[in-house]
Amino acid sequence: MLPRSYVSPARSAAAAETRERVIEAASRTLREGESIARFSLDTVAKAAGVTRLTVYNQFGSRRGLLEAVFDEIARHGGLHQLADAMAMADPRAALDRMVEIFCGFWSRDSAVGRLHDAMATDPEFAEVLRERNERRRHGVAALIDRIARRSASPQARKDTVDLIFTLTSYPTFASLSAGRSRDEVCRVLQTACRAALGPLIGPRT
Amino acid sequence: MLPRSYVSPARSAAAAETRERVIEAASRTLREGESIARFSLDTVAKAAGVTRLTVYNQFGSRRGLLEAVFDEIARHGGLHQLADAMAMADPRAALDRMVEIFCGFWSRDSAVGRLHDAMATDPEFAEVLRERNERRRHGVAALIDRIARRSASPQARKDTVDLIFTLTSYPTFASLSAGRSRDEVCRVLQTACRAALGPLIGPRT
DNA sequence: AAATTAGATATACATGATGTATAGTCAATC
DNA sequence: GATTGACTATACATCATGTATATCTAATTT
Repeated sequence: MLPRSYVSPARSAAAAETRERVIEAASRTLREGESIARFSLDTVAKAAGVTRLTVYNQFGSRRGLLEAVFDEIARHGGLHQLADAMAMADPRAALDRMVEIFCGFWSRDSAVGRLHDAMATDPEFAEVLRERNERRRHGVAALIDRIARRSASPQARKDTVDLIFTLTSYPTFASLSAGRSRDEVCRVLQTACRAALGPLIGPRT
Repeated sequence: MLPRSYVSPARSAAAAETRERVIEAASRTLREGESIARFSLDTVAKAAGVTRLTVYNQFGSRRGLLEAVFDEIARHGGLHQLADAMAMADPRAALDRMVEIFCGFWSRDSAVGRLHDAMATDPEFAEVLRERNERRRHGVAALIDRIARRSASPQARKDTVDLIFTLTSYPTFASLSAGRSRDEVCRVLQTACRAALGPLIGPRT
């Protein structure tokens, strides 16, 4: 006999709410813990007031939870401002703005650092985060194409794109954050990115 | 009664040899495994033909073994060439050479990548590796002091030091290594480091 | 030659993590 | 009132680090 099934507004709303609660507890645990090693589903479940199995029901696995946390952070991380930045008339100003936006993103929620740590132990999760980052590379490439003079070789363009991609990555931000505020790091990186453009805009004018 | 104790040439030689064998097996396991997660003392012990407890006797802990592996890699990594580089008359040529030496170091043994991954899960091991890296920062600072014009502010010097320190780090090398040979990465980084000097050598000449 | 010692082994155990399986609870929906 | 979906309770399998204890063996010392 066919099982009768139904969608329940109240139930799915409640489920969505517990899901949110678990994600919130997970990112809080990531923020407060001093290492990704301490991040266990048991801790998260207790912090969220649910059972460990509920976490599995909602996210399938530890990795699923981490991905959900990253997506949540990305949703509120201010990356939507990139569209405006890319639309700026001056591509160099757009690059400055892009650096600024990513500095804001990397610093907004310290959980992103722990999520990058998780890349080390979970290759598949690392792949997911890498794909997310590729969007940034495409954005950089688009700007570089507008900035580079026409005679710039494809190789020089690619080198510059990859270099600026690396300069705007989380590890670079974290490395420069020792003893610097977010804005100071931003300044350093903007200067570095402008300097990195050198080979593309020809001999010094 | 006093326990009589002695040092045994044959014994300690044999112990040193097993120690070497375990380190070799460990770095091989790190190289071949696709993630630090797969790196277990059980695997290493079997690969070395000893018991897991022998590893504990020799290295005390997983972390101790990882530190020993890093030290072994550092010993054969060519970093001794840094002394010659630092002694070069032209500090900019010395910087180029320094970048070259570190590109060689990061690429010589792929186990170094896995060791950096281990930083994510083991804070104390991360601290050990950070201390090792601080020597590089001091080296960079010494060169920058020779390169910077006298009017360069302390802050500008510090920014440049930290930036070049980051550019010569393993994460940066790894990021640029996708689709590039060691020498190509080296070229890109040398160019980037020279460009990063810009603010220190005054307005464009 | 006999006793002792250092290094390695054998075996067992405690702890904590991920992930799976099964049965049960309770409120929302049909 | 029967059924269904989300969550719970409990148990289990597996694998990792790390500790404890007793044993074995070959190198030294007396």
